[in-house]
Amino acid sequence: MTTAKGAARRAALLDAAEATLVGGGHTALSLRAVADAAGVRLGHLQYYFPSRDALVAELLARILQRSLDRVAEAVPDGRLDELVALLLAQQTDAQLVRVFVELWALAARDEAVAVRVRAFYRQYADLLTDRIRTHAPDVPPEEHRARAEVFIALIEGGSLMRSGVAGTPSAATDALLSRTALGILTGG
Amino acid sequence: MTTAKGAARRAALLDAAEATLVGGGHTALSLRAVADAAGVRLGHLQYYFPSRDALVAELLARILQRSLDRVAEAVPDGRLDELVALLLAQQTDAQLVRVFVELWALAARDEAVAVRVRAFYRQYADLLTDRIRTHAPDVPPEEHRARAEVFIALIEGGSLMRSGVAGTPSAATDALLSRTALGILTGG
DNA sequence: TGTACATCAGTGAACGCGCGTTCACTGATGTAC
DNA sequence: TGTACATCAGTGAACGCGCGTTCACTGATGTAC
Repeated sequence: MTTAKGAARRAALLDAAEATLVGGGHTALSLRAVADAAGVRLGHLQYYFPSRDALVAELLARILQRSLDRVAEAVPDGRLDELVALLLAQQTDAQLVRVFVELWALAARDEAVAVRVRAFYRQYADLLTDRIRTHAPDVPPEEHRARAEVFIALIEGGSLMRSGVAGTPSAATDALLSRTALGILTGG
Repeated sequence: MTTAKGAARRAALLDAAEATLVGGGHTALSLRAVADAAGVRLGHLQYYFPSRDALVAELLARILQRSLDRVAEAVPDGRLDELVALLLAQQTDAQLVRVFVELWALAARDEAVAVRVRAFYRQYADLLTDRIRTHAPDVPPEEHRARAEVFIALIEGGSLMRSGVAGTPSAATDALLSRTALGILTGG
């Protein structure tokens, strides 16, 4: 399980699982579909992930960690308007938006998933809160956090409107979205 | 099919379907579960809805129409801050939030559902656009629409953060969310 | 260097279950004459 | 008012299918001596 080959197989199986999730939603995430996508037999997938729950849990952890890394990469550097532009640019990946919509749906009904999803957003807000505090140290601490959470709400809601799930992209809306997001960060 | 009894049965079956969707998500929305919830036999459910798709389509239409009615009721009256308060208050119904998260997930993978969901948000934005135009007739028309769409993004993202799906409620965040939403409407 | 053995990697078949769909059927209700 | 018949409302059993899980199995790789 800890050999290099084992670790690589494990990662490849998770890649296949993620591709399946993105392609067909979480109802399509069957063990047979994942095994097919990975080019292994069902029984062998079970060798690495003894149950579907084990596979989903590990997939969830990997997706959230990667997303957090991506946010952590964008947040500390540069000016705030560049931060907004970076976060919004990341959202143009329709597949990533799909993954998150699936995660929200899973979290809405599975409390174990919800705990992990909320932990992700808490860390996301932590990163933003620090950044906001640096920019405006003179406002009360709960205001820093409130700005971070409202910012995230706007960005995540924006992903729905911009991705084709709940709306279609529009330049005027994108521009106002950017300005509003920046305004939330700076308290404007 | 058009008798009073038939229409009442139909509505009762859709009630059962919606309760099942809210309770267990769209994976739990099986015809057997709906029939059980409604207290009828599987075969009889099929008498009213010849396929699962037919049931889901009608359920979707009913949910979106009802939500639109609710928005239409809140939008035209009173001051803009009352409008914001009303829309945010509607979101405290955790079950309603769940239904919408399920709809987003369905829309993310089923284009037929996505078309209906986008149509709902377009009408939602139409109502808001009119209201914004009345309040600020002197700004360009595409700005009206952009404000409506960014407002919806904030409100829908806020529902995720406030409902336990992606965050937990906080008074400071709620207050800033209200202020920001109002600012988007008024162009503040 | 060679052998024995444990562990790792991977296969294949079978299981019970819930699913959507089909269909023949019965009883209740309305309608035409 | 009574009868015949069509339609509406509702039942029950069976179908094939994909699902997660179990398990006995084989071959490859590492390790101890």
